[in-house]
Amino acid sequence: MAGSASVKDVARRAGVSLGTVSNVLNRPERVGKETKDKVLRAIEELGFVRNEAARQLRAGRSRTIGLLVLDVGNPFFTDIAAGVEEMAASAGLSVLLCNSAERQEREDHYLSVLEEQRALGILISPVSGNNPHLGEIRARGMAAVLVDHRSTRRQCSVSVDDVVGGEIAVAHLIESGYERVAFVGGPTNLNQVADRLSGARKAWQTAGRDDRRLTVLETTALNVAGGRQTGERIAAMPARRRPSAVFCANDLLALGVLQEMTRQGLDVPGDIAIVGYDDIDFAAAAAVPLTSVRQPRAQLGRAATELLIEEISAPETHRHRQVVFEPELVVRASTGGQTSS
Amino acid sequence: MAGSASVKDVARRAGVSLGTVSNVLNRPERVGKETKDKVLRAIEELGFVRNEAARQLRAGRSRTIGLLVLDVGNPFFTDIAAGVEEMAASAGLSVLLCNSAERQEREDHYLSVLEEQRALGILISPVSGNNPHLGEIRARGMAAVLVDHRSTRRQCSVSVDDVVGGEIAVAHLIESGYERVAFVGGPTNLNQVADRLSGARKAWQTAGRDDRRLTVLETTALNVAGGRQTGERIAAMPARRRPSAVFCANDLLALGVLQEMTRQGLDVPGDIAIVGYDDIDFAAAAAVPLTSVRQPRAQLGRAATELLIEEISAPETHRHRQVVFEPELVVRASTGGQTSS
DNA sequence: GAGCTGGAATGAAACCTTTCATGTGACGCA
DNA sequence: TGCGTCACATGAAAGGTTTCATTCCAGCTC
Repeated sequence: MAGSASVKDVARRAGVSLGTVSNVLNRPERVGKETKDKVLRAIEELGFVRNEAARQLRAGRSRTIGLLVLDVGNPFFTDIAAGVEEMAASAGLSVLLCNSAERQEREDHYLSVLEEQRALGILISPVSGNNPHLGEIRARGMAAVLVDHRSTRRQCSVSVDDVVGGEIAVAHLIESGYERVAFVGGPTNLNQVADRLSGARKAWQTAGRDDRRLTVLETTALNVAGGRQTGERIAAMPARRRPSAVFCANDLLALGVLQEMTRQGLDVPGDIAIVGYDDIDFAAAAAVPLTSVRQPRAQLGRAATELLIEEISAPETHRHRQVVFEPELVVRASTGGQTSS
Repeated sequence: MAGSASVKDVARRAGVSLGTVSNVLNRPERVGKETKDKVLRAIEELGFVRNEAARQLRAGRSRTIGLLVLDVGNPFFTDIAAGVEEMAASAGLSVLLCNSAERQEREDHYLSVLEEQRALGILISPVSGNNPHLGEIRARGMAAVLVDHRSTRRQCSVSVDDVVGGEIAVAHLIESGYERVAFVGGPTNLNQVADRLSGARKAWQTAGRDDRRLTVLETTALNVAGGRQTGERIAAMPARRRPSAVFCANDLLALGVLQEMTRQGLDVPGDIAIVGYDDIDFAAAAAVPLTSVRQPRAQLGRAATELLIEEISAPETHRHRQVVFEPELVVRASTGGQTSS
């Protein structure tokens, strides 16, 4: 009723000691059957609910890890979150999902919250390459793994090789015979964007093409709206200078571009081909299914969680590792491929 | 360094008492400037971080509310979450985002976790209409507000009138001259699905049409895959019996149907018109922009949070309310409307 | 110089759980 | 009968923060 019964109340009601109640809760095998039943009945009657704060205080640490992502609205990250949850649950840990919304101040806020909560560790896809606040927290002994962002030796990270990703995307466009290609993405200070562009350049050069002929259309954000704006710019170009294919830094951008192309009466891939990145479910579900660079999202989440758990359980012997997955090109209709899921 | 400096350590280092350190932290105006500086310096040097568990234990409650949604992968819910976060942040509260993934066992698990954490209150879009576990928790004094699910008098809820939503969707199809209409949605035990269908029926009858002529195509889940399967069924129908328009219970279904239609070479809206529900961003971003029933998602989140905060801060005088928003039809190309955002 | 005032600092108590060294009693065996 | 063993049960201590009644002290007034 009161929502405030404590072990003490339970003990009194059951006519046993405090410690016995605790034993029933945590080591039931050490308690006699009769006593156990009495205690369980008392718990039931009083509506006793364990106070996690007191438990944690006593234990000195929580059973929680934090997952701090750039954008919960992006299916890419919710898919990662699914992998994290799965792995964490099997280790008996809870996940605290936090959204920095790509803002440094929010990232810092949540880092503080997680540290005050005595989270066991933190999985973070950082807003910027080098957050001093994160450095401090790690220096105080907090385990942390970077997600979707490659780190230096001094820290664990799990990422996908974005340079290779950019490379296979543009190589595919070149092989398919597209001559005028544009890269769509930004802001360019994001690692993901920079690497994918540099991979694109690499493929371009490998094909012996003039670097200056790879147009870059910069966006302000990696979302659908940014893609639509870019789509307008493309549509406004004179047809003979318009790229015949674009490679977008993520699927949200690609979907925005696709929408705008269709709206302007341009055919995809007839007038312009599109390659996205991430291969979120909406990419395959688009009316013109998107060719995209698939990242193993759930696996990314699982691997990161595994590393984190390793660092947590054996901080002494733990050696930081940088896991890098290989991306995979999925060809669909938006570059003239067969429709497939 | 140790990540384990306590107020006691800080007090010793600064040469003051425990209580003074606490005052610096919580009521700095009551502390002399000189003392305050000493304490702050000690905090800095030791890397002291407040232990939230101890704080909470002492306070008896946390500064956290739980948000338990059906599917974090659905943008509809992440948009609600954005509204909740905004409102909660302005009240100085943190939000714990939990994903039941439409599974009752996970919902129950998170409810227990939230109660043990002594969350201030819970916002929940429930898996089923009547969860006894939630009832128990509420009986013990936990504040709770249902989200996207209308409740009875005994509880607060924030929802959108799904009957009206279904009505305006189908009325629009009738007015636009579509004769053979199908409803796509399921499982039908979900409130949302049942209400939207009943609204659809209402509009159908109002137009004087035979109730039996409104086909119902049931799905097993409200996602893109379910939509695609339904799309296959539709495409397999003989053209003369095929509906000329479908009303889908949510946008994910609608996007799935749309994709399949295009893949099968059917024109939208020429061969078949589509209306979705929720108006998530991907609806407008689809290659054939979707006509959809817009729900005020962020506002839903804000309103629910407001109600919850009210219930938390004045549990005695609080009277449960059922807030119901009106949905709004957004006409786009998928039913022959002008393309718009 | 005694007494008073108010701002500033103090430290013990309380919050609730878990752990662990200790206590109790029953039972079997010599 | 006495002793050892075993299975349970006990209760005090610890963990870090906040609160609040108390104490302290410098400065002021009469």
